Amino acid sequence: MTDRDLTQADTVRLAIEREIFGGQLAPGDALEEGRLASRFGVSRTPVREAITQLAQAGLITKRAHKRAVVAQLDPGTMLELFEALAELEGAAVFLSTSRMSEAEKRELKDIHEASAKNLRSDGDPNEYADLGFAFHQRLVRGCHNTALIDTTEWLALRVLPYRRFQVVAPGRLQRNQTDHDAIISAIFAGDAEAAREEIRRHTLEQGDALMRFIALNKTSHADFHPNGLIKEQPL
Amino acid sequence: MTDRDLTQADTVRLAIEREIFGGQLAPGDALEEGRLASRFGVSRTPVREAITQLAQAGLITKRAHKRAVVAQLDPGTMLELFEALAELEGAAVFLSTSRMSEAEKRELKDIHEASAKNLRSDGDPNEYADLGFAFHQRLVRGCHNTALIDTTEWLALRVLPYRRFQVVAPGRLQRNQTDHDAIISAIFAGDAEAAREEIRRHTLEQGDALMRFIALNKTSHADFHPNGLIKEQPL
DNA sequence: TTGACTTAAATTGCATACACTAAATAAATC
DNA sequence: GATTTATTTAGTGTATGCAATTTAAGTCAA
Repeated sequence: MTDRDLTQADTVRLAIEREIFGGQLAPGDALEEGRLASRFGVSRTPVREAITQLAQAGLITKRAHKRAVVAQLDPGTMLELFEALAELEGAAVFLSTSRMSEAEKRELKDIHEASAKNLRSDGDPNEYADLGFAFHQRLVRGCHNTALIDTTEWLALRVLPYRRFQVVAPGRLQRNQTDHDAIISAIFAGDAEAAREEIRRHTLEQGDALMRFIALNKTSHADFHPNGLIKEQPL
Repeated sequence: MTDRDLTQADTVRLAIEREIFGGQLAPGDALEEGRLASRFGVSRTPVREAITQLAQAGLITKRAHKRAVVAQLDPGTMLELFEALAELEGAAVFLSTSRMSEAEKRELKDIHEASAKNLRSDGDPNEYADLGFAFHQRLVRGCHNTALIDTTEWLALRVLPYRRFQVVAPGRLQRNQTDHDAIISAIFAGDAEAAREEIRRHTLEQGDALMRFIALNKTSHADFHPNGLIKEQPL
């Protein structure tokens, strides 16, 4: 779609995307075309185009004659999303097991070991989260099927705005690491079915934890917002 | 996104969609904003919006300052798409096996039997194709996970423009029916893993057949176009 | 004829203006 | 005072015009 030649609509879209992922725009926040236009120093036309694209991507919801709002996921939808994601990741990893090159497996293991090291030395939780993200990404990309990769990552994107509410309770971190361990083992053993099951359960549990946390700690979204990452909070 | 209140952009988008699925617009065809605008009796603005949405959905490709064209899939991409679709359908059916209600199973069986009847009596191939489509749809929707259903159907949509090149050679039809038979059996036996494998292989083969057919019968897309459904052509 | 180069036409990206919708506020009726 | 009906207002949807860019059509040399 974008081909080196960034149009203004693209620029605006990327900016809004960043603000959503970064938390400056939280789920439920309204996006008003006029304000965004003047904020970015462009007319409403490219802003509208950006919003249309983001709506199509599922990151914001839009109804005729009403303001667009950052997509807000109720617990039920969120659970469904994670279940679907678990299935997709499972499918991808099933293929990855037989398709990853030695170099890719090596890289995966490196990331995993960096995570372990971070965990042992009580390192930066943000770094651990990033490593976890990278782990999942390599795992999925190992299937070498662009359509499947894109679809999976597209789905993962939709829950990304909620990632900042991630619980990083010590117990969960260790559990996370153990899960990754099992996945790695299955892959290196060439057991595709086991690898699928491991990541399926893993992602499902991740979603479950996140959902329970959100459902527990809020009545409305305003409780989180504005800003301030919630971290190291026990479940 | 659209909420009973159809905006002009929506109308145009739906119209273009129909023309793509119907074959009036074939993969590779250029979409020119001005012409479409006057054709639909609106200004370029809603047409642009429609095109943006379709581009995001993957049905058309668009690069800055260049004309939008109906998405054209090379054999490699097409194969990947079908592989991904096979995995998604597999995942959905895996869940459907334990989640479909008795009524849903009954409906599935009804569709299957209608297909068999059509096949035995040498009925309308178009009707058979529609029944096949319905079969897959019910199968996927049985998982009761909106996110997974939407994702799967969204992927299926991308290969739909090529469905008109579907080979309906007698041999394949029978094979198709046998496959569906196996899927039904697995579901009624409650064997989720078997059901997954059956539909996985089934969809994969479908894609393979379609791809080989296209790769065989054409050098460029212009060979098909304009119009005229290709049917009953032996592979 | 073929190829590069130049120019003209077509087409996209964006800004602006206006129309229409829906919600918010004020006025009016009971 | 509560409820309904005007009226205002904020905000989206669409049309149109213009500048930038691409596509095509010519033009000319090899």
